[in-house]
Amino acid sequence: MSKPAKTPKPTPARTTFRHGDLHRTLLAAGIELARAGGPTAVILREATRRAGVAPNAAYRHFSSHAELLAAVRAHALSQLARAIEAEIAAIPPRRRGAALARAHLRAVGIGYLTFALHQPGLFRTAFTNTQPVAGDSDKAKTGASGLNPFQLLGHALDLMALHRLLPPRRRAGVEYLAWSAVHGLAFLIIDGPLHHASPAEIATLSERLILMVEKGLSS
Amino acid sequence: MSKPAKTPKPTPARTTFRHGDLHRTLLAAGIELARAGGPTAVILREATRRAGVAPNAAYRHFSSHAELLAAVRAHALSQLARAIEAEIAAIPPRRRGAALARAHLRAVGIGYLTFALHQPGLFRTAFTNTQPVAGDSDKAKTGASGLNPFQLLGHALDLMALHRLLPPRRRAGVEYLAWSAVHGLAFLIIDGPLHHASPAEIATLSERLILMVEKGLSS
DNA sequence: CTCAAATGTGGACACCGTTCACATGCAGCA
DNA sequence: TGCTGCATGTGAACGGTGTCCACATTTGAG
Repeated sequence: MSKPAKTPKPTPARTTFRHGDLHRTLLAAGIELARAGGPTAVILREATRRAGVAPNAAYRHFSSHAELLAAVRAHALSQLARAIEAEIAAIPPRRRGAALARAHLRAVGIGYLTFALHQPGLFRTAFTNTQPVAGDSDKAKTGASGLNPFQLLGHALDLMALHRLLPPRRRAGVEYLAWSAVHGLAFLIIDGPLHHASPAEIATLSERLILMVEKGLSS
Repeated sequence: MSKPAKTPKPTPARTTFRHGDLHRTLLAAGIELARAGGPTAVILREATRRAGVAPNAAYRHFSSHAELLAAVRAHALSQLARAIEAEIAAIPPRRRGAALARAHLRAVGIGYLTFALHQPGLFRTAFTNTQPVAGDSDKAKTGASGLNPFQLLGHALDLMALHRLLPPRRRAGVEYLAWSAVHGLAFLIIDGPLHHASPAEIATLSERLILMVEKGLSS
């Protein structure tokens, strides 16, 4: 009702020839597609359709379908980072020292798994096979803190090493071990045998997994 | 040179109207495509092309592209099971008791990771999002032992519990924790930041990961 | 030998990503 | 103010994909 219903098409259709902000609109449509159906559901033509524009118009803003998907993926990674940050922010403020370090690591894992559970489409899109994330400083992939999910994990592990909860000698490469465990469980929950597990079962397994990592790293 | 070159087409082209064993031929072509390019490379039309047959012929043997892909996936899982079995078979025969149990668990993990590293296309195809594998007794997905990869892991964990290397009280659900860790690392190696890591680095991380799981589970 | 079922073919459809030539509106400069 | 160049959107088309339909051929059972 906000715009004059000049044409009764699905998208009200702009009255101007120019769209105004097609780049953002296409990205938003792509994100919505990814949210609903994962990376393979990000269809360029469907995005243009939702934007009320001809298919080719997309090529003025993204050089290819892959580039649109990459932009959607960056957004998904950013959302994941924010989910982790939210969990970190929820740590009881009285925690200090080693207890804080452990709570931090747990928050990263729980935030990661929670996001995977509640936004499976975006999560799968975030890890659709493309370029590495680790040393990537692309701002579009970070949360409010300016860190991407991998860097948030690294920070949590730094805290662990600082409080001798993991041997500083073996600090190197540990993010890969911790990430493996958490990412693997996320996969099992989304696409694997845990797909039909209850939220309670998933929560229990998540906690057990994080304890396994904690204990397994403290050698 | 083996067949009379009646038509100089890429595939020598059969002389009979009937193909003989198109089902197997299409499956083999699909497997080859998956090996080379992962699940998205399994193109139905390309498989028929390689079989020297019209696209529609495939529909006499597979009801859809998804069904062909599922058959390829089953084969990939079977190959994975065999890779694990090979690693188990290579355990020094003098190992007994707890040492055998630990070697068994390690063999499952190493077999899994080795397969992922050497057959990334098939590995990704094996875990392209579809139905669960855990309680699946489909023979096409098993190795020579008749067990699928998940069941092989379960067996290794049974041995661990038997020798008190993991508390029998907490045996339930432990396959998910162990699998998470190993599968997650496989992902990082294939599609993630470890994609360009050297074989030596990967081997080191693999061993460290398995030690983490072993220690983390022994609580 | 007949005939129905199994198997492969040809043609078509809708959908996808992508490209080319063209139309249009805006912005900056005269 | 008016003109002009450029960015932006359009239309038609191409090759590729999965899939369906009607048809042709071969095979095997009675």
